[in-house]
Amino acid sequence: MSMNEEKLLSKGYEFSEVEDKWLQYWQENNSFSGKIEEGCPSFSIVIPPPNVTGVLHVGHALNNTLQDILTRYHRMCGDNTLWVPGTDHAGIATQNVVERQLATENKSRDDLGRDAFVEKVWEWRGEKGGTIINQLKRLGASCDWERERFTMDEGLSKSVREVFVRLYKEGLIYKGDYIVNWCPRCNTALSDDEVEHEDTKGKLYHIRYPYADGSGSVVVATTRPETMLGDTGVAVHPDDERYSHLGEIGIKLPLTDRVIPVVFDGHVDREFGTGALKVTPSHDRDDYEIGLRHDLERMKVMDDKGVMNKSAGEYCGLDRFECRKKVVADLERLGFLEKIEDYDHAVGHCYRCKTVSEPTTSLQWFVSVKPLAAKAVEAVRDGRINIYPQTWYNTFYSWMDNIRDWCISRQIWWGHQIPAWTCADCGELIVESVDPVCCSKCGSEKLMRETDVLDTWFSSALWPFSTMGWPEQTPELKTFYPTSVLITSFDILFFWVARMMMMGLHFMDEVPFKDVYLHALVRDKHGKKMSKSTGNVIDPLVVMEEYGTDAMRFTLTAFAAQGREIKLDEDRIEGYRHFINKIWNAARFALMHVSDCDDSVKRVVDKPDDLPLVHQWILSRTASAIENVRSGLDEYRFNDVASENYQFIWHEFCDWYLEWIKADLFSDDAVAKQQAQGVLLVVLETILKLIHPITPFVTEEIWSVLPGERSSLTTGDFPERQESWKNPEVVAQMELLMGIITGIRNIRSEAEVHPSNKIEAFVICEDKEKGELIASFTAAVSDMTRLSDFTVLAEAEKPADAATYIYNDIEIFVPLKGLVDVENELAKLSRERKKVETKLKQINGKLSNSKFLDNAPADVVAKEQEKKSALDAKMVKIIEGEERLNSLA
RNA sequence: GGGCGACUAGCUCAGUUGGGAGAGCAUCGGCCUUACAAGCCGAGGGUCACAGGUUCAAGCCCUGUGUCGCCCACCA
Repeated sequence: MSMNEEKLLSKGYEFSEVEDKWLQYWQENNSFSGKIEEGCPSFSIVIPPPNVTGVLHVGHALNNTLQDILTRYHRMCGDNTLWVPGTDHAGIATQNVVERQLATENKSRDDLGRDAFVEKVWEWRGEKGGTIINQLKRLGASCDWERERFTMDEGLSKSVREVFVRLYKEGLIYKGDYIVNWCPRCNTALSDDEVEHEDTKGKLYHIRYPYADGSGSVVVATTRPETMLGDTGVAVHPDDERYSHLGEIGIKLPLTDRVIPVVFDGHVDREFGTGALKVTPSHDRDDYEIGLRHDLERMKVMDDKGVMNKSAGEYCGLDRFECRKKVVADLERLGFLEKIEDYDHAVGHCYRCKTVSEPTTSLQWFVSVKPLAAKAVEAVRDGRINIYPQTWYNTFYSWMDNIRDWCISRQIWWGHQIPAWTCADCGELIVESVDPVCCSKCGSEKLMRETDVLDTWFSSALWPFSTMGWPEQTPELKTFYPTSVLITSFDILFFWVARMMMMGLHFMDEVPFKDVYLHALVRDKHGKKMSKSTGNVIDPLVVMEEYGTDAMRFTLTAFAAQGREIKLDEDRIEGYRHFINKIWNAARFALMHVSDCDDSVKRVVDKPDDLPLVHQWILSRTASAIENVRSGLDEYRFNDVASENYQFIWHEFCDWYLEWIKADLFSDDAVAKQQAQGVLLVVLETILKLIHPITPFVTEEIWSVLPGERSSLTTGDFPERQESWKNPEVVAQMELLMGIITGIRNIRSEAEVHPSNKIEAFVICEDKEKGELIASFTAAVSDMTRLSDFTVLAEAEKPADAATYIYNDIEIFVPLKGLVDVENELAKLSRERKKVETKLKQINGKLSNSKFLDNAPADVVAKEQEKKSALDAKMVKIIEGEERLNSLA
């Protein structure tokens, strides 16, 4: 016994050792290195870079399993295959992590100063930033690890700067004072996408604003009363007669000594409240627009930290929420507060820290996205980019149609610092790819660099080409751009996917990827979001420890239907672990019989027609499996691929084929034995290759102990379609034999015949051809059903005291000499009769309907007729059987 | 307010152009049959949310209703 055999003979699959072994092997052999060879098709994926602060969660596990499946598949097919790994510097998120760390030492980033702080973040990245990369490796992700990139590394920084400068020079980046979303905690601007709106139970405050001349008042409503301190107008609808006289008068703003104008704006909804709207251009997006239209003053009353500033007068220094309370109390005291209502509305929160964000005016940098978006929309419309599943097209278009300029500057320290300088002497703004030494306009050397950094998504938008060396024209770009497919979760369709399209099309003049596959979000088995506080988190690392990585990967694949959410049930993982073990045991069994074989035994499959039926059958089924797996992978139907493998391996290969060929494998007939060995080896090899992309560890291990010299499966040939193996006739014949076997087993089970008890059975089959087929498999049938005697008859007297089973037009009898449970047998037949009757009724209905006969395609009609005659024949047997049983009783 | 999705077996879900309702788990019965009890064999279980419509034929297409969920949005 060789060492290998000894290992495979371990009764159950011990994944832990095996996984470590292959992880090491792949690493040492650089198995995933992206090759570039002339004449090979290319397949490439860039990983959605996880945050460098991240730890692997089940969503990552799904996302990367799917990418890995495709990557391994194409690598096995011999394509030039590259999967680029890497991480995202995740500006705000990472800065927060390091700030929290500093806080434990009672320090703030201001204590360190910018340079030292950024240094600290790099340090952190050096120590902890590799966590998620190692976890991805552990998952078996077949990335080219030598090409790992980071959105802040030197090459990518160069790309970022190049893009920024070019866009600026093209007029697509501009700086301006506009309203943006502001996080008072992170102390930075946010893009529209970085604000999450949550429905919140709040209050609607109705405040009475007196007319400046004292002749009356108008009531306005707001959910944020503190902003009234920054009101610079009241807006009413131009056609609203209630207020048409107010244009001349103006409003005396309570709690202040200011008089503010009334403006007429069509935006105002006359039906809402009193039809009058307070206008705070500096703290509300709508009001900002109204302010622009009517040239209203802008008045910021809050600072960057959400604290009221000097413009808020006596409220200066109060936190925004404290101020709200005080303003309300004062209004009430002074009689300006009309009423307070409960009010549900959406409140914006920072997506990083969940703090309530504030719309506020601020001097920021923007990308003018409309021209870029137009190119992306065009590429999707004309099919240069396909989105799977299709349901996302509408959402994509509607978002792109309503897209607004993208605020890209962030007031934090960790990120790509904006390459812009202002001349202290002449005020010139300089944007260059090389750091300027003096002002291009006045020559002054007093240049001040912009302190803001870029939105993290700015650099990730360049990921598909920046990782490949752009702006240099590299071989990687030539071979692997555009990438083949982007696999990601739908929640970053707009953050990231759409922006990659824009940047890719603009700078490469070519789509960044041909396909986008958007997978579901993983939730717990009840459909709830996984969260630490709910305690329903399924940790992939724990799952891998408990069930094995292959089992987890297979489970995620099986769940990856093209829906919106995946409800992950841990029981399923358990079930698929059993499946992995099943493969292991099947291989263990096979190896007992083929370990001594050399490659020549496999030649038997070149002429399938010369082989016994069961081998032809498994080859035909294997051919179908190859087809289904290939087309499933090509069309991103991952769950179908998993299911095809599962059904084929377990229920066809193991349950039927292996059982059936045992006799041959133990046989003295050298030819029969060799045929079985040859086909078994070929089919097992095919199975291992087919499922390797999903379950790489167990397949590598088994593959390595199969006879002959074998290199890793990672570069093995993925099974080609095998037309010559296909044989529908053989499949039909096997189905008949299986039907007979199942029938006999059914009788045994119903009659509670102990397995060790060998009994007799015979079938009556009027069809000569079928009868001969069955008869020629007497030995196999007897073997698989433990019969002492089995005969096939064209006709015979049908015994009443026998258990029966009717398989289409064939009757199976097991004589039981007085032991027949008549009641039970009758009940069985009655159940069967009902089923047949129902079906017959439907079919007869169709066949007697002239419209059906006229309109339905001929093959459908023929099929119905076939079904009818089969059912008719069966019905006859059922009635006969009932009569015989009744005669007994 | 707009858009999208879900509703199929007890549970979690498949079901690709309309043409015989499926899987896993769970349940029931029988088995340690020399790869596997993490297993084998057998069985039961569904008004495909509801109501209409198109069609010879609908889980699938159309219209409407209900329940749940998600996304987007400038009614303060």
